[in-house]
Amino acid sequence: MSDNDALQPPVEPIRVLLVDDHNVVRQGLKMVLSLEDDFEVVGEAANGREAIEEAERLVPHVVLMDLLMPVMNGVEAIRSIKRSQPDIEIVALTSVLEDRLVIDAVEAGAAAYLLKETGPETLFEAILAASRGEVRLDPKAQKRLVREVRTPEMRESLTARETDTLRLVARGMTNKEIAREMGVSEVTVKTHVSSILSKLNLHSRTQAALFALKEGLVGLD
Amino acid sequence: MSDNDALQPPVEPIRVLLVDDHNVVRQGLKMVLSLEDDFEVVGEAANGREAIEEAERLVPHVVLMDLLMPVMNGVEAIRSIKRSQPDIEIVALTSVLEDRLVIDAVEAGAAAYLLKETGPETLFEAILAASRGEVRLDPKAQKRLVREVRTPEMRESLTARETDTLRLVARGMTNKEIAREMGVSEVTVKTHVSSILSKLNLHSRTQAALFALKEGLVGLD
DNA sequence: GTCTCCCTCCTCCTTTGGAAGGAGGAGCAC
DNA sequence: GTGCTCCTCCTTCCAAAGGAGGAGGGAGAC
Repeated sequence: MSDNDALQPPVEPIRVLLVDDHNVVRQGLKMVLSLEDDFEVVGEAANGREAIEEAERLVPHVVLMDLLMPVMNGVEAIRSIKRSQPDIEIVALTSVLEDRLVIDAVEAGAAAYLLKETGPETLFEAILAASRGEVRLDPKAQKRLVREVRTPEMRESLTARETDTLRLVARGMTNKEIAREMGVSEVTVKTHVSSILSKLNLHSRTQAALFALKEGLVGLD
Repeated sequence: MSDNDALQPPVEPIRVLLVDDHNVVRQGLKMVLSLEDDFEVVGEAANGREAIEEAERLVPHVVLMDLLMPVMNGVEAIRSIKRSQPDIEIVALTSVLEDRLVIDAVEAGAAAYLLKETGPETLFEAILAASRGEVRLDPKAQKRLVREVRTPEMRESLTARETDTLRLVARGMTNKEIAREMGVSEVTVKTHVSSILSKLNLHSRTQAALFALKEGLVGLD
C-alpha cells in the first residue's frame, strides 16, 4: 500500500450494509462485492428493523436494501434511516418492478432503484454513484416513475371510507356484506363503490379489486 | 489429481446448472457454490426456456431452479426437463412459499424445494442429497404440502375453456368482452363462469379473479 | 356401437351491480 | 357566518351477473 500512486482513486473502500431477508442473496451479494476493492461489506440485516439498528451502529456509507421483507419493509426502513442519518445513501434493490414501490422508495429517500436482474457492473456503478450523492434509477423504474408522475390524478386519493370499501371489495365481498361489515347501509356502500370506480376510471368492482392488489392496498393473503 | 486418495469423497464435482432471472442472484449463487469443491457451475439460464436448452446441451447433474420467471416459469421447465432427461435432479429455489408452487414443483418432479432465505449449508446439503436421488423439502414447504394433500377436491381441475375464461375474468373483463375475445357467445361465457364458481365454491367473479391470482394462473402485470 | 366429457347455445328467472340524481348533517378552514 | 369536503342515505332505472335446467354436436374411451 505504499507506492500505488496512480492506480486506485478511492483511497478507502465504501462501507456497505447489506439488507435482504434471503440469506442466499446476502451471501451472494457479499461475494460479488468482494470482487471489487472499492467495497467493504461491514454488516448484514435480514429486515427493516435490523437494518435501522445496524445502520445506527455501523454508520455505513451505503445501504443496499431489499424492499420486500418481513417485520419491517424496506421503504419504512429507508425513511427512518434517512431521517436520523441523512448522509447514509441507500440503494433500493428489489426483484419486482412495482409502480408503487418505486414511488415510495424514491420518496422515502432512496438514491437508486435497481432490479436484481441487473448485472454486477450496474450494481457497482450505482453504489459508487450513490456514495457520491448521485441518483441512479433503473431504466424501467424511470419509465414507471414518469408514467406515474404524468398521471397523478388517475389515483386522486380516495377518502378514508372509500379506501375501507375498496379494501373489502378486494376481498371479494358483495356490497351487502361490505355494508354489514362497515356498519352502514348498502346504499352507502354503492355510493362509495361508484366514487371509487369514477375516481380510478375503472368499470367494475373486479377491476377495482385488481387495482387494489396492484397498488398494494391489500395483500393476496 | 493423482494422489488425493483420502481427502475428498466425491471424486468429481457435481455439475450444476443455475436458473434464475436475476443476474445478481445467479452471480451470488455461483460465488457461494464456488466455496465448496463439490460443486461446479457449468451453466446459467435466465428463464425456463433457456433452462431447457441448457439442460439439453450441458447435461448437468443438478439444476438449481428459481420458479417465478418470465417467458417460461420454473414448473413448466421442471416438467419438461424431467420428461426428456429424468436423471437430472432439480432443486427448486424460490423466495416465496406459495402453496400452489410447492405442489406443482413437487408434482413436476423437483427433488427439493428450498426457500432463498435458507443458509448456504442447507443449500449444499440439498444439492448433494438431490444428486443422490434423495428428497429434501423445506420444513415450511412440507407443512404446506400435507395441508394441500388433505384438501385436494377444493380445486378439481377446470377445463381448458374454463381456464381461458378465468384468466380473462382475472383481467377485469366483462362477460361480453370475454365472449368477444374468445369468439363465443356471451351465454357460453356465462356457462363457463358459472362452472368455475361452482367448482371452486366461490360466489362472484371478483372472488374468482382473486383465486386466479393466488393460484398464479395469471400475474398482476 | 355406447358412454362420457367438453363445448356450445338456449330460455327463464332473480339478484347484484352500477349510473345519475338529489339531500341532509358533521367537521373544518376562511 | 360562508364555503368546502366527507359521510350518510335516498329514489329511479338499466345493465350485468349468476342460478337452474335443457339440448345438440364432437371427440375420445370402452
